[in-house]
Amino acid sequence: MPVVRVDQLGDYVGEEVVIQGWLYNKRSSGKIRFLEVRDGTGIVQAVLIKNAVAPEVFSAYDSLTQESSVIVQGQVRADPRAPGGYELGVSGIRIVQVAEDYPITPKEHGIEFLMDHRHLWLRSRRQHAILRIRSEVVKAARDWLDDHGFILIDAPILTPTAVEGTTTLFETQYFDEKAYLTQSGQLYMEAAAMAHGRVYCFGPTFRAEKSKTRRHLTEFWMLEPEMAYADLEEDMRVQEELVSYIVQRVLEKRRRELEVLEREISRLEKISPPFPRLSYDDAVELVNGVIRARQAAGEEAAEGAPGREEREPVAELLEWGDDLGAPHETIISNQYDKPVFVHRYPVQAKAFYMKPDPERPEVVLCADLLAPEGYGEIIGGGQRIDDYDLLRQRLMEHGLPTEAYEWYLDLRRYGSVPHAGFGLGIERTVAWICGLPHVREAVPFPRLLNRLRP
RNA sequence: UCCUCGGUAGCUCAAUGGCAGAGCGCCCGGCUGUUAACCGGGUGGUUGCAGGUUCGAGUCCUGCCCGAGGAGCCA
Repeated sequence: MPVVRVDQLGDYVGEEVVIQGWLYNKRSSGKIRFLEVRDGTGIVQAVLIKNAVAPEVFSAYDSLTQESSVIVQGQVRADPRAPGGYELGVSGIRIVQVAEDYPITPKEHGIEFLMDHRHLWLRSRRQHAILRIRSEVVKAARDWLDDHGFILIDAPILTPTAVEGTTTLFETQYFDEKAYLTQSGQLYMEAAAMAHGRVYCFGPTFRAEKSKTRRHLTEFWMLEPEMAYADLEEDMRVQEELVSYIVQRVLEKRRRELEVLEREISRLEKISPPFPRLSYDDAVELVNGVIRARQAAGEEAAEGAPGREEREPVAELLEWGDDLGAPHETIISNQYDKPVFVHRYPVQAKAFYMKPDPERPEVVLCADLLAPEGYGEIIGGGQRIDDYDLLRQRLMEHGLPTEAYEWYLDLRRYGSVPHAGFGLGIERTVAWICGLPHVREAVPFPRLLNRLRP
């Protein structure tokens, strides 16, 4: 008798099969009883009819509790009344283990409770769908890069210094000296790109920032490609091709999961190259225009309608040189139905390694990619400084210890070339594609301010 | 670190300063096509912690703890 996975039941209509799984839920109407059995690939309804099964099989229903592990044998049949279209006419049940009172009942729960039970929450329909999409996002990204001449190079996680020197790092003891959990593999990828041309790393990164928003984790996964002999234009072209491919692959392979999440699929279908490009200068003008218009409208509306809706966060007017805040990014991304590049930020708003635009030294050749629907920055990237003297000067301007960066400066001593790269945040990308309210659901076991367990 | 909101049964929530309640879960019973099934009965409380005001505090005041949303910073 074949052991079959729920997602393949359609191939076994009329046959007697075995499903190995867990009881998701059960319902009864007296002499007919229903078991919802999940096996990791899907959920199937198993039907017990009193006059059609052995008494001990029929009564097994009574001892089965939610999430008990169970092996069910029965005949597969198509039935429009069954969720998923197929059901199992049960002939035998083997209870593997009777679960104790399962904490997550088929009702609503608060986020703290669910996060405390994350190890069990993973079994629920929504969380199951999200992590399958995450798996596809990672696989699609790696497939695209592998097919376009990129080599996977793993970056270290324990590092002696900050990469960017700005954000707070997690400190740890490394024998006799202090070490830090990496915040980016980029510097190492620059070294690897000089060896292999096009490379990428994929792994966890750590930020000890006390950020408490729907877009932040203290441990998150980042995909960081780096390309020798590439400029900002090439960098953006690769980004839009890669992101579009990821979205299209999810639409192709994980449509069912998107439906479980009730994601608006038409919004994702629009994601294809090219993405709009907005200079920082134009972005500031656009944002300030929207804010001024809103202020004007707000003053009028305030008189008659005290309870007017505020969907977008409150944003302050920008002055040239300010970095874009989250509310500004939301204003920008809401103007487009595709991700949008904002490029050429002021030098002072960006990291030390960003290459100045030769035509306008007050801006750097960088670009952030903002996801639609207010999901914020999913990519940050740009062209790196390839001139030795300028890089050394920038390190000093930023107060960074040049000794620690000698190896990085070596890359500009020995065969320096124009090069560019970017970092793609996996959780933000998954949250956007899935339409999640918070990135904490886009990773199996989130690490947040105030959450280290489970 | 700052701003806003919250903490009552295992869970989600209700309760003018005046007898702490409902739904779900769980237990018992009923139902031959259920879809978070439904119906009847039962079970379930240190109202986050410590003080204070009051005849009387879940409710008002002070401090603390915890959580959520947002800001800054970033992917």
